[in-house]
Amino acid sequence: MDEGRNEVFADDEDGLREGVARRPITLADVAREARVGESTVSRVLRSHGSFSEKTRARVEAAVTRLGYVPNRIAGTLASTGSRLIGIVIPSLTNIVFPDLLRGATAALDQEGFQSVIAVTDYDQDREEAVVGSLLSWRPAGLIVTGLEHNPGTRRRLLASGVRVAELLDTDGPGLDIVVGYSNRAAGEASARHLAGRGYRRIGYIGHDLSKDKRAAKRYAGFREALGQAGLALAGEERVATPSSVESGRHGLASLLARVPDLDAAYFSNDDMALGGYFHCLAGGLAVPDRLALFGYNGLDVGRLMPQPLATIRTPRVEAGATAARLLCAGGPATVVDLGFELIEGATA
Amino acid sequence: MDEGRNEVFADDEDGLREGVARRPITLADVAREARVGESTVSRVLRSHGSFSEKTRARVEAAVTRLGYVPNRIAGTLASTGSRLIGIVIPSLTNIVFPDLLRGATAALDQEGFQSVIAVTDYDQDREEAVVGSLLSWRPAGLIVTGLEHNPGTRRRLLASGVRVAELLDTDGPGLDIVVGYSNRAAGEASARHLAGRGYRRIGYIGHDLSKDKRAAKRYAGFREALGQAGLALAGEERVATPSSVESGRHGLASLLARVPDLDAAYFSNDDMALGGYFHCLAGGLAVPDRLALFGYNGLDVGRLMPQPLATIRTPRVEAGATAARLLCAGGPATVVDLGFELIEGATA
DNA sequence: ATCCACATTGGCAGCGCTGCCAATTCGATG
DNA sequence: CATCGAATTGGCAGCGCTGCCAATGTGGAT
Repeated sequence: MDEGRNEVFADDEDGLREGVARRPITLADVAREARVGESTVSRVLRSHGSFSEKTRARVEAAVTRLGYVPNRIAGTLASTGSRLIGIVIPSLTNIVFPDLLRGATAALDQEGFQSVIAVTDYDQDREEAVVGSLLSWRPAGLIVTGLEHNPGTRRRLLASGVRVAELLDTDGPGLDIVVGYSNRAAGEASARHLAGRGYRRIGYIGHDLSKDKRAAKRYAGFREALGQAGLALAGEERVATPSSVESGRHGLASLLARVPDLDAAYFSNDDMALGGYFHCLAGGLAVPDRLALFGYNGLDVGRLMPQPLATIRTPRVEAGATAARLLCAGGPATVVDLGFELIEGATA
Repeated sequence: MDEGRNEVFADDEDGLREGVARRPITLADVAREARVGESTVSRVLRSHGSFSEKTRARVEAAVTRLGYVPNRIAGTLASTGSRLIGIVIPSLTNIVFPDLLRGATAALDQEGFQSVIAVTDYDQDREEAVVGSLLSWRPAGLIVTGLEHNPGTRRRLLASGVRVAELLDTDGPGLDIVVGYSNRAAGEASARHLAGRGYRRIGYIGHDLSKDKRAAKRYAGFREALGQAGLALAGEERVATPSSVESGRHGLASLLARVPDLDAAYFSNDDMALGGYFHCLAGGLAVPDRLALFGYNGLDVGRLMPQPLATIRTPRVEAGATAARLLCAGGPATVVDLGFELIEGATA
């Protein structure tokens, strides 16, 4: 099948045999075809600088005739900045990060930027490696997740001189642009809500907090606010697996086995909480009378459960979009707190 | 805060005033620092060609001392191929495509490739535009979703001479590499399963099939196999919104309002089916006795419902990984059918 | 007719790296 | 100690484009 493949090539001027030595079409070919200078073609294609209407038409016709595709690699090298933005996320398993990507790519697309993505699996050493790798593409900016990075990553980011946006967390100092909300405050709000509703035997079901720093901040905020309400965690379960519906379901099951008289469960996110809800449904535990459930993220699925999930809605798509726009705009370093919204739901 | 930013620069040789005119560090700086030629540095950094151990150490020391980050833009322009793979997906809302991305980025990462992504929103004209945009980065390969593309997209893909992998569908002719499974056969298998279980009043709840060609193929296969079993759809509901838990829940509700005696519902995917399940739970409809549910995709969440969802598990992550590996390997055009697996579950 | 300001255009030197090729060095051998 | 092939190294011409600058054209005012 390889001979079925096909390239648009220019005839080679050094042309040996017809149809043999050929090469990809370049801007110079277009210039020749349109009978104008190379810089004129460049100006027309980028709508930059001045040129007559007649020239534009000639160039565009030549481009179409030859099927020319500009080479942005060359363009980037020749000019100062690239139109690439690197995006570093910890995971693609949790819908939260695709949401962030969605916001970012939509905004970048509008500005004519392309996104290069890299996944760290919540590993700071991998983060350092992928940041290095992304920087070698000389991106116009970098979007990373969270404020915690190892020293190597920080050094590389600062040394690169590239604009950086840190997303989904405002609890701590940022390097440049920060767009997010306070995870700590979200944890506190959740605890106050549960305490305010009269729950007293509250448990926590979470995943590995040593890697997911934002979940750890919510947990810390949650505990602190519980304390301020005169309460303490009645029990907690940390699953070793990544957060998921499955780990939420199993996590709640084993926590209840150890601490049967729990009256509320706070999950590290909605996926976990959904798993907990399924456990309750399967085991005939009345929600919220026997056990209240509280999640985090405000996923659509929570809204559509027979009893809408009590949770906190986070502006993930907006954060991605805002960060992308700020990076493109090139303003000063800032912190944008987008806040979050507590959704009362019916499970707590 | 802009003055807080920091770049690693070399002293400018044309140096006017100390600390003023500076420029980013290049390979030439490293060569000078290590007292070797530029090509030697290049060879060491790429572990390509031969050089002595002593030289390697000198170069690496110089790299560290200067904090040099190679410029892949320049490297790509100078060499033949880039280490970029473009990935075109229709959506980031449905977890299916992040799954695909996950498989692809993991495999690409291993091979030292970077992914550039673009989202089409299921719009063929946008697909054409983003393909053009991705091609301008001269990627080593392109991963696109599905086999259906408008003529402009096909022309661009073929003309570019870039390797292309089309994913998640094998029902039709491909351009180059095809990795997926038969959506049509998946629809047929679902219908045969439901018919075999004795369901007779089967309804369909789906989203916009004019844009989602793969869902349309499943639908067609489903109807055909129903016909072969002597059955016909007892009713169907097409929601205008994208597939989601919400549209599944509402879609089932309105279908049941019109066709109350349905005994089974086939959904265009698991998200929709989960919504349908929530509708049944909320309305007290016994599953599967009063109404059976069948989904598509085999998401984790379906496995963890109180009654595991009957569905078809599709190898999305594997498809992404396989396509990535084939693109990097550079073999001949092929079709890889990864198949799918029917999960009986407990809802049908 | 002359001159000037401004719009339009082309030429060409890089951007930072790689690939080719020639030069040099190193060892081992006779 | 001379000789030769292999290992190691450096020089430099591009890769395709953009940015700068000079050259040319244009129209109106003088």
